[in-house]
Amino acid sequence: MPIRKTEKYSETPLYRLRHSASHVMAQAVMEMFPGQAKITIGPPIEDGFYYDFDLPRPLTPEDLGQIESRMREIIRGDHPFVRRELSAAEAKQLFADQPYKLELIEGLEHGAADEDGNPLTAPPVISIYTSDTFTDLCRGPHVQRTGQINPDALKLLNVSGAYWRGDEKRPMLQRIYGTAWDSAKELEEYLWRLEEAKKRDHRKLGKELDLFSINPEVGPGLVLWHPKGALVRYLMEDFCKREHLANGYELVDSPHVGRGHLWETSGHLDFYRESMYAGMEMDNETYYVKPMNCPFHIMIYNSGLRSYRELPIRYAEWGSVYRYEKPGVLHGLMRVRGFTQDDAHIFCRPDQMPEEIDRVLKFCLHILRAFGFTQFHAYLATRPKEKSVGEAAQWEAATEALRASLERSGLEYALDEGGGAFYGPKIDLKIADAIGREWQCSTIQFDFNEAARFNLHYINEAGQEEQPYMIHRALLGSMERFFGVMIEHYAGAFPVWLMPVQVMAIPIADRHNEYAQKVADQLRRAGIRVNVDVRTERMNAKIRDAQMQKIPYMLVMGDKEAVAGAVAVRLRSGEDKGAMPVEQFIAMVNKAVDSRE
RNA sequence: GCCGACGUAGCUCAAUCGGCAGAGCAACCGCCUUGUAAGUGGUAGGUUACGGGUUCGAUUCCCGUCGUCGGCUCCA
Repeated sequence: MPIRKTEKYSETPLYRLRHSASHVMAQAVMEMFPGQAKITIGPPIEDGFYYDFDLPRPLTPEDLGQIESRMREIIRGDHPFVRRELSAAEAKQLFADQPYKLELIEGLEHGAADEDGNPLTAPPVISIYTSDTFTDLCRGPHVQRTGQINPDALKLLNVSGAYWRGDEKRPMLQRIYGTAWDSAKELEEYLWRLEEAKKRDHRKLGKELDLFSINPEVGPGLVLWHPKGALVRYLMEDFCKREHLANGYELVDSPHVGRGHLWETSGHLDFYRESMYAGMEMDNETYYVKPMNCPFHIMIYNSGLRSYRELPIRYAEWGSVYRYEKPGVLHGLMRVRGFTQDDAHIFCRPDQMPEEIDRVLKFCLHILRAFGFTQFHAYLATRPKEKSVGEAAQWEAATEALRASLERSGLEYALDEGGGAFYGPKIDLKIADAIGREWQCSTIQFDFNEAARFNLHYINEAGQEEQPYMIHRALLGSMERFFGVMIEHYAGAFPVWLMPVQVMAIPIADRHNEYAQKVADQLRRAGIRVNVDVRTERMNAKIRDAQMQKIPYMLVMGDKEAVAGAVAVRLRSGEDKGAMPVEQFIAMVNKAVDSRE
C-alpha cells in the first residue's frame, strides 16, 4: 500500500522511534561492510521504517538476523543521539566517501530538495545526528538514547531492490524493511495483522476455494475463471447491469479488436502504444486488440446525428480490454493483462454536467455499498502541469463540477494536484477493506481529448453543432481486481447472495441421502444454490470440508430430521441453530439473500 | 523493465557432502453407517519448470529461457 506521511505522524513518538531504529540498523550494516557500505536515506514509514544501501553484495535472510542481533546490542549500549548543525562545506568533508550523502547535501545547499526529494520552502539547515559510532545526515527528530528503542518490539522484515531516488535510470539499491513498536505486544499484533493479510490473500483463497487460476501456459496476467468464481462474477454483473438499466444507462457491446485507423484517431497509438498488444495484419489492414472501450462507444454515439434533446446518453458495457503490463508488475487478480471493466461513457450537454456527476457519484456509492463497502476516500485529480489537452475554461468548468459534486456528496476528499489525466480531471474513489487496506477501483473522468478527436457533436436548440462533454467512468473498475478485493475483504466468506454454494446438505449416513436429495430439490425450486455431500465420509468430515469452503449453511440430516421433515442448521460461524422445518429454513436464506448480508 | 529469492505428485512440503525422488492431504478401490471441524485399509500418481553445460553419476553445481514471489519503477 502506498504510504502517506501525514504531518501528525511525523510528530509522534513512534515516528522518532522508527527513525532512530533505522539509524541503528544503518550502523549495524555499516559495521558489516566496513568502508564499503554506502548509505542513502532511511525514513520511517507506516508501521515501520526502511533504509536504502549500496552494498558490495546482495543481502541474504541470514544477514538480516545478524543485523537484527547487532541492532539489539547497539540499543542496549544506550547511546545518546546527538544533533549538530553544520555548514554544507563541513558536511561534505564529513561525508566525503558517501556519494549519495554528498548528492543530498548538494540538494540542501542549493535549496532544491530535502531528503525525500521534495522542494524546500525554508532556507535549509544542515544537521547531523550521531549515535554510538554512526553519524548520519539527518533532519531528525530522534529519541534521546538508543536505549529508548524496545529491543523486543523490533523486527527486520525483508530485503528488496529500490532505485536511488525512485528513478529507474539511477542505481538499484538494497532496501531493508523493518518494523518497530513501543511494546512487544504491539509488535505481536502487527505481525498477526501481516499473517491475517496472508490468510486473506486472494491468490491463496482463489486456489483453495477453486475460484480462478492464472496459468503460465495460457499467459501471465490472463485469468481463468473457474465455475465458482465465474458464478460469483455472474451474480455481481447481473446485479450491476440491472442497477445500470434502472439508473438510466443503456447496455452496449463492442468487439475486442478494431482497425488501426480507430486507434490513430483516438490517440492511443500515440499516447498508449507501449501498453497495447501488437497489431495483427489482415487484408492490408492492422487490427489492434482494444486497451479501452471508449472509441467503440463513441462510434455508437456517432452512428447518427444527435439532438440536444437526446442527451444525456449513457452507454455501459462490461468491456474486456487487454493491456501490456510489464512482467514485474503483475499481481494475482489485482494487476492483470486482460480484464473486464464495468465501463460507461456519458455524453451530455454542458448544462447537464453537474447533475450527471452527482448521479454517477451517488450511483457509485450505491453499488459499492451493495457489495459491503462502507468506507471511502475520494481524490480530486486536477490538470497536470505539463502535457494536457483542452481549453482552460473546459478544465476549470469540469474540475469545479467535480469539486462541487464532491462537496454536495458529503464525502471527505483530498486534492491530487496535477494528478489528472492529460485529457481531463477526475475523481478517484478508494475503498477500505475489512482490515483497513485501501484499494482504488472507481474512477470518474472527464475526457476532452477524444470528444475533439472524434469530432463529437450534437445539434443544439439553435440548430448549431456543439461538442458534448464526455465522462468516462468505471465503478468496480475491473471485474478481476474488484473480485480480488472482494475475496480479501470477506476472506472468501462472501455474503449469502454471492456465495456460489449457499447450502451444503449433509446426510449423516448413506440411508439419509435420499431425504437430503429431496430437501435439496425443494431448496433448488426456491432458487437456493445447494449441494449434497453424498460421500461415504463421516458427518464431521463433511462439516469440516463445508466449513473450509466457507459455505454459509450446513444442513445436517439424520433419522430425526427425516422423520420430522426438518433440517438441523449450522452456520459457518459455527453457530448451531438447531432443527427447523424446511420452509422456515428457506425463509431464513431468502431473508439473508434479500438483505444482501 | 530493474534488484533479490524461489520453481519437486492436483495441493502443502521433505530429500545430509553430488549417489535408487519421499510424506501428508486430495483422487481412485474397499471396509465402517456415523449427530456438529479430518473414521480406516489399500491402489495409483514424477522427463524434479524448460533448454544447455560440468561430472562415472545432477532435484542438488554452473549458464540461459520461462514463470512465480517480495519490493522498486510504472499503472489514461
